[in-house]
Amino acid sequence: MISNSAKYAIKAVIYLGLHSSKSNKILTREMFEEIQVSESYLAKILQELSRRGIISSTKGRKGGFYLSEENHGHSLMDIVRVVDGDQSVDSCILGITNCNLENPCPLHDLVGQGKTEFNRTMEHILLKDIIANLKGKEVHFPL
Amino acid sequence: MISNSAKYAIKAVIYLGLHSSKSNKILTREMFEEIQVSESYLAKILQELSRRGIISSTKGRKGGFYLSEENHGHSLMDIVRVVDGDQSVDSCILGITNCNLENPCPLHDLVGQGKTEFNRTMEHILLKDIIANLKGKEVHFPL
DNA sequence: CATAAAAAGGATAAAAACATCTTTTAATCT
DNA sequence: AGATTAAAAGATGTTTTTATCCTTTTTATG
Repeated sequence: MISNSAKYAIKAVIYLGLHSSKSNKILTREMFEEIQVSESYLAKILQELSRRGIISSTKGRKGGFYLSEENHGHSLMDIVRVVDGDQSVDSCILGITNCNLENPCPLHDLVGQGKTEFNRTMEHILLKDIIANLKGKEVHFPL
Repeated sequence: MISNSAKYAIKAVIYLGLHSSKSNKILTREMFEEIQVSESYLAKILQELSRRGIISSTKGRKGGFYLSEENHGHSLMDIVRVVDGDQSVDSCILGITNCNLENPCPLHDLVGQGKTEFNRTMEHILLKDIIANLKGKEVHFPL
């Protein structure tokens, strides 16, 4: 469905959404256990997310990672695209290059729709929605 | 979504469904180009599919692979489970071990449903349906 | 029965994904 | 300015997936 790395990424972004702000940055070392991934690997993933504008960060003292207001507008799909690549999302279920409406693969009509719907769901779920939804509840960590 | 191996497997099974029968077996060497995978790797995958009862085969002269009547009743999901393992299908979108209705992960309600639906689609699509659906049309190979 | 044909099985290699460690750069504080 | 802290970047190692090759077993047929 999505790679391990993308799962870590989603968990981390949710964590930041719940616990960070511009004035309250979070260190990798503070979150890796909750995400259930090693500190160094999480650092790599956060780096990439930051470089690609999904999350924000500052170096040095008082530095760390956080979600800006702007960052809250991203969807789950945005995260998956950054971590796993567009290819992984857009490719046909059978991996056929030129599979489309005019030239559909044998499964296009049968499965393609289900896949498209799943993608659409992932696109419609914004971080702010997830955060808002979780703020009330008790969150079932470790994620 | 599903692994490359599972994609090859699905393509190969569809190919067998269209071109083989108990009295007309197909050799790996006859199909690997259509599937766009090497002969040896396809052989490995067919071996496993046969061992697990998704397709049928006989050794020796006049041998080869084919779909028996019984084999036609399998679903796409059966193939994925054989090739990628049950884990890959059943695990939570975030890979959380004990994610379920009582103890849902933050995305369970939002995404889980979409995933479940996708799985259900894959379970409901039987090989015989795909084959019947394709027999009329001109198939867009190479798959 | 010998031989050829074909799947099955085992061992190995290459590539990709996953993970860690070390060095560099930038921000902050004294 | 200098020391310290933390992310960024780079280099390296490990594991899993993907792929290939070679040998063995099984079967049909002349």
